[in-house]
Amino acid sequence: MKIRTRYAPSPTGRMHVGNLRTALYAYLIAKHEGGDFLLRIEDTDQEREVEGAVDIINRTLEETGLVHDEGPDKDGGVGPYVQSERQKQGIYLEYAKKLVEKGEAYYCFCTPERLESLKTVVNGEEIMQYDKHCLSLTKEEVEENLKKGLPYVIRQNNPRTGTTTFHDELYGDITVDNAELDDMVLIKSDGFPTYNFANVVDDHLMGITHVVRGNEYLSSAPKYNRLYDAFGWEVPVYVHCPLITDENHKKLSKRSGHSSFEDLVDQGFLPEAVVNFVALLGWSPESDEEMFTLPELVKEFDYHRISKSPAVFDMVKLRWMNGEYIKKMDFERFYTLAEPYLKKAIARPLDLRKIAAMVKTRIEVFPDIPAMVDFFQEVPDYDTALYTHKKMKTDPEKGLALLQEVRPLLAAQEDFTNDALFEALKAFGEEKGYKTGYIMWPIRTALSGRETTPAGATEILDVLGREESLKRIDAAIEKLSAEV
RNA sequence: GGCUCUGUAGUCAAGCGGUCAAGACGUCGCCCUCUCACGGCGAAGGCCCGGGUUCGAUUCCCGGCAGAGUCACCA
Repeated sequence: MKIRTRYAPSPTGRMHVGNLRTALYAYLIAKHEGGDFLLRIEDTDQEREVEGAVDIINRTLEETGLVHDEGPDKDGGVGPYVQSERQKQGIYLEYAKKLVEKGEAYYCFCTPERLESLKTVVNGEEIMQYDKHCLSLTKEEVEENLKKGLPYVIRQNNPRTGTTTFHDELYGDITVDNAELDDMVLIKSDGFPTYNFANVVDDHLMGITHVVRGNEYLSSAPKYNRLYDAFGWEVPVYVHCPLITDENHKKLSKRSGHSSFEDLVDQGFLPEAVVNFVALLGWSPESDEEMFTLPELVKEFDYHRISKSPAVFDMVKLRWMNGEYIKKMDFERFYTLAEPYLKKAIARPLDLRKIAAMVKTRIEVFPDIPAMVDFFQEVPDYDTALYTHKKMKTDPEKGLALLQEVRPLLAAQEDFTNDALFEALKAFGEEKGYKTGYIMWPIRTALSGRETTPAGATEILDVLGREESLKRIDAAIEKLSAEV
């Protein structure tokens, strides 16, 4: 049988990385076997719905390469693929009524106030289990309430005794007491289905074979199982993915600042690096390999190798991986992406391509660029202590002398390019008995005012050009003369 | 608090009864080097605890403990 998986987000904002990974795994499970990956929009909560969120979902899926075979924009014959549209067609109510007829669900007219009174607080958390109050209503009473137009919901009727067992591909068989199963709402008073219900109905109607979701649904899975059984439907293969947590081992929340794909893109991460990184959070390949393109993941992915324990989202490693992608990146693409950041720091008419090349192996994320190259624009105010370097055997005094010595040489240098400059300075050093570092350190300091730079002295001379370089050296000589 | 899940270095994570317990990030050291980075080499660091089962447990079982998830007319 052809595998069919789905990604079923609710349009409430940016795409959480946990959801992104779930989508990725669902995609990989399907594609590894040549199956279908569908997109279904679960917009049953009109309150939480955010304008433009569907666009974000589409854009994210496109940027990450998780292209769906069926969805709102690609009819595969089991649509519509948007739950609010399905609701309009009366699909959910129709199925809910079937359950009522079977005694597997019932109408509930309880007021919000009554429901509120059922809540208790444990450890600061409100918990609530419905007491089946409305289950005792007679058919006539229900009819009458309905006729009166009283607001109602339809609840699942779960047994109070016995146990329910369901099977998860990763976690195995899980058995719970039915007494733990709340009579969850299937149809809300506004006529919309809850996630709990719509999910089951749609997964069945759309022929989903493998349900991939986060493991926060693990505890409600038995209730979904009972729904499938009540309908007489085949239960899909469940794959509950382990949670992704923050550094405190808590479920990753919006507050962490990097919880969504778009947050990460805003911070300068590459979509392919994020996908690669997230794939490895909770899954590992057979080999030691860590760098994977999406097609490679499709080839390698075996969902049986998904781990069961939660994984901390490690920004440090993501940064490393992003840096790896940047280093491997084709220069033209790199330059296109780097240019805006270079321009943020540099307004002079310098050769930005040369500067981009300097920075390519040194950044992990594009926003690292400005702080690394801003000295090209202007030498920052610096302490002359920078001229002291033990290994180079130099200090402000020697630096001053060196700069004075080397200044006329640079002024006379015809070929002001990196290689030529290096040769000239090296020759000068050999003549004087200076080591290369002894010469380069003061020059680089004078040029940049920085302890570390993304390039050597001669490369900086090259980019700055003779005029600006001499200006900076003169300024340094002046500064040093005043202080030494 | 009930229920459920999880428990290999700071983090990700191999392992599926016998291993000097892979690998990666990070950390530290060395090399390379006109600084830094890249690259190369190396080091430190781990099987939650207690019982079993077994000739032998990181691995299987039980019990603790710890962490997490969940207990909505949110998904």
